[in-house]
Amino acid sequence: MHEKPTHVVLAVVLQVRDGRLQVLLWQRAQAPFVGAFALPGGYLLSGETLEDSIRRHLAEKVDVCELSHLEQLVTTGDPVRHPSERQVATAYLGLVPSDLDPELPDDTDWHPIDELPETAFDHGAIILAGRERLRAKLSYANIGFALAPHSFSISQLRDLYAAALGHEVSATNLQRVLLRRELLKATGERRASGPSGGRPAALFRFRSRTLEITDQFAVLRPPS
Amino acid sequence: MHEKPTHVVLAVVLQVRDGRLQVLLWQRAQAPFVGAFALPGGYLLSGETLEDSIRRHLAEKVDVCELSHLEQLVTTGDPVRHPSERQVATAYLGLVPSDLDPELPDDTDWHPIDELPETAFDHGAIILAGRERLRAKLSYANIGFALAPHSFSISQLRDLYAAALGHEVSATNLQRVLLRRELLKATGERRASGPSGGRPAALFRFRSRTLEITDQFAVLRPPS
DNA sequence: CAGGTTTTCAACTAACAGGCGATAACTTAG
DNA sequence: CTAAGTTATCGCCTGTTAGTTGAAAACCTG
Repeated sequence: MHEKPTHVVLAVVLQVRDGRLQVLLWQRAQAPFVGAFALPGGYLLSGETLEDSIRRHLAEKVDVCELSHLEQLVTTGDPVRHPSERQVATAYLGLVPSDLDPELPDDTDWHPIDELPETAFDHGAIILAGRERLRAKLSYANIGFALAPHSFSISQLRDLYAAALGHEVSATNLQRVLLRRELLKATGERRASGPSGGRPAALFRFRSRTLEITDQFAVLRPPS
Repeated sequence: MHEKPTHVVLAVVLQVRDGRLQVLLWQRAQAPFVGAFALPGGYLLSGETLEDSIRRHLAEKVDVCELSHLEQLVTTGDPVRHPSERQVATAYLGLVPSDLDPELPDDTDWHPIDELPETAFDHGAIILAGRERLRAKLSYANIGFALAPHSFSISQLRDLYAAALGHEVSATNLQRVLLRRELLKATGERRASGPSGGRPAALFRFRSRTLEITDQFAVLRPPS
């Protein structure tokens, strides 16, 4: 006969802060994994869908309205992932625009994703899966909108991409390619120039702020 | 207090048969959904991972060695997806090369994905999600290897892509693009020409038969 | 061997990526 | 007010890639 595992939902919430990609973690105070850092989440309740559940749990940590994107990431059910009970976990990937600074509870904070502290359960692997998903989608979808403020200059956007991808990005090419693909739209406004001077940057926004696949293998497109 | 849902694993097994993309379904003989068609799968047992579990269940339907690819697709936990019990389901996407013809149990058979019979639970939506995942990955990954025989002619491959994508594909471009990306390799052999004559086709194979992301947004590649 | 069928390739056009340098538009210091 | 510094933007050039077309190659059958 089959067993009934407990089911938990988790979220890898990512934001570019201070020029680095960071993930939201809270520090455990109870066994197992006392002192280790864990992803926000919790038990699935009766009557709620998986997405409802992760939104409810996240609401205890951050304002859910600040999430610009939320998608299912991976489900892990390895019998040894939890030391005492059989547990299946469904992880989501959440993204927060870089201009927001949510209020956080005392036990919760942002951590640069390339300097993770000790993590609980299999959360370390889940975080890395989230980063890989984000990097891949930056390449073939318009998911940049979820990292960026509503309106931004090209160099701001270049810095966001560089932080998420982990390497330098050319602003010239980024602008040309995103404009040609019609993902970006000039707002007509200009940003006030910074303290160190320089030409004021034109401001852009993403034409759509919902996920769209943009980079399709031309050979495989339907004939026009 | 949280409940403990039962957990089932499912598989959307796809194959191009007779020039059409088809999915493996079995016909239910018991309530609920008597007579409706369902995805293969079953309960998660203690001590097994999700992937172990779906492989075990699939083994009752097809020879698991014939699966060229298996990846996690989606987890659904909508409280109304099952009429009597609270159930969370993790679906996998499995692919079978088009030259295999697995032995099937009596209640199990292939169904063209664009002429689905009445399906049980939320399996219809899961099947469509599987098709979308396949179509997307044909565009940015080398997943064609999982649909194709070990060795094949370009026009065979074109027909496979056309069936999976649902529209015509140019053989000339397909060959050039896949060769330039070094996904394909000529074997040097040639196929015997068919009954209606014609030039014998050169045979190719995929250089790698494990999943690789191939179509990366050039701006976002690490600088060389 | 003529005519039909299928595959393959060469050539051409158009679009795209990437790099570089010039110019524009602001700042602050003197 | 002007010069020097800073940042953003644009135009041009080069090499690469996608897509189309048409011709040639390599087989079959009658």
